[in-house]
Amino acid sequence: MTSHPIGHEVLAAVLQIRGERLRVLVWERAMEPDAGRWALPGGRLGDDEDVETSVRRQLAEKVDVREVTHVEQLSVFSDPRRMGEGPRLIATAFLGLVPSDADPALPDDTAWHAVDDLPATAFDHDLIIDDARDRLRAKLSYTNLGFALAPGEFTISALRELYVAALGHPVSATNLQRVLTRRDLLEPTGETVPPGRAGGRPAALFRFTDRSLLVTDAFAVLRPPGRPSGTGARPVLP
Amino acid sequence: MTSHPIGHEVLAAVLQIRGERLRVLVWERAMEPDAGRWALPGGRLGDDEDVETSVRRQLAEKVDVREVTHVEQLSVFSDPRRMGEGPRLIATAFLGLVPSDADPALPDDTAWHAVDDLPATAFDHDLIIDDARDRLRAKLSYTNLGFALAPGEFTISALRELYVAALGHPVSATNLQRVLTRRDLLEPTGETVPPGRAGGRPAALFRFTDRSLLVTDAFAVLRPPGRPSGTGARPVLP
DNA sequence: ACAAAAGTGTTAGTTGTACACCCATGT
DNA sequence: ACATGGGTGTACAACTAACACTTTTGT
Repeated sequence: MTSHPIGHEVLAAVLQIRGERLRVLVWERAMEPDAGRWALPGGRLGDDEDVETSVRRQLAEKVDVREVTHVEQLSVFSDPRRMGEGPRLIATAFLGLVPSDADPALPDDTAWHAVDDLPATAFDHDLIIDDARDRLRAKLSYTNLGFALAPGEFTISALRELYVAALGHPVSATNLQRVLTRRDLLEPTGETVPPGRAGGRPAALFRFTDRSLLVTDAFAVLRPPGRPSGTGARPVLP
Repeated sequence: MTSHPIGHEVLAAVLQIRGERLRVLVWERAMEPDAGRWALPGGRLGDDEDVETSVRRQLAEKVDVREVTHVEQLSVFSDPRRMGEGPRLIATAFLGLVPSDADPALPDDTAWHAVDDLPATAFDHDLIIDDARDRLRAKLSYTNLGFALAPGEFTISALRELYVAALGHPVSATNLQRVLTRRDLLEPTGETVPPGRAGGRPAALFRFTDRSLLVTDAFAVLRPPGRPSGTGARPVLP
């Protein structure tokens, strides 16, 4: 039935907030096909790796992997013509996240581009980036995924800016703090940072209590009986 | 870098509630490897299909595809040794759902097995089934995915039994109805069904207002401002 | 003193849970 | 009549949104 060989690659949409915008790490292709267009980091799957291992290895070529705080699978892109006339290649796409204070050295052909103002992308990489952005937005709301975008310690207003940039709509600092502390996702460090030249009260520093992904609002409805709703953050689904 | 050929297959964990239990469609392998163990339907990806097309084609060999009300991608299983010593095969796994009133004719080697009492499964298919069950449970809570498990019309107590079987914990018929109607997921048909021999009030029939997947509770927190919370079911993520 | 930024208090509206109660039917 | 399953009403608790108000700093 199947006869032609099918290759398999992994691709990562690595997102970071820089300059108050949500950006994705892309590199400019020098060679055909799609020379001059911007592509996601990734490459062919090795013989002895699974896709998770492979994507982490390939990312190491673009950024210091220790800066990537979260990686998760998106979906498979398998349109037989997704690479145009070239040989068939199936891609497993990933979302990667980097905290806003990381500033990894990048190769010359590589840059952070705003996801809502993308240059021409290679192949179907724009679809993958859309998937990544949608996944991030959804999970910011019902998980503690903010930890992957934020520095180790941060003020509430800095955190608010991250959420605004990622979600694309206004977020109230007041309510953000209340929601996140009530869910025990945030804790104060006890430290404060002095205000800028315009004055203002010094801001308290916070950190995320847990830096592994937790679902904080699953079973929003149809919760098992007898359990108060704030109870029990659960390990995570896709 | 890569030299050995890598095959690609699709696999589907098709779930249905039968006899008040959540079951999965599996077939018993007759040939090695893993003869006598139970496997998910699926097979090699064809030259001119994407994975979604392929899984629907392959399912057609086991069940009447018109009975499958929902199909979505789970994740990729790519451990180099997932097929034991055989040639390497990467699997894209899917969740499929069939309404409880469907009773498709099945080949002799194929059966519905309860997901919480599985026989020995081939390869890593038990992991895929766990993924499928977890995904279903999560989405039942924050989407209208119940439509894919339920008949076209149903009583609240029948629907309650479906949720109990799928979620594995008690669900109150009262609150289930209230939650689903408040979110405008359910509407009465106006019809009723007569009670059984034990008597009781005739039950009203309901249907889901929309039979495409909608997220009803995303942005549970951090919702865009100015919008009442029940408003605006949104098209769906992963 | 005043402006600016951070943080807290208060109120109102919405949602989900629990449970009591009423309804329609068979025996 | 009474048992049985179906459906509604009500009270309560938790949560979020909105906004006014207080706190702490710089100029």
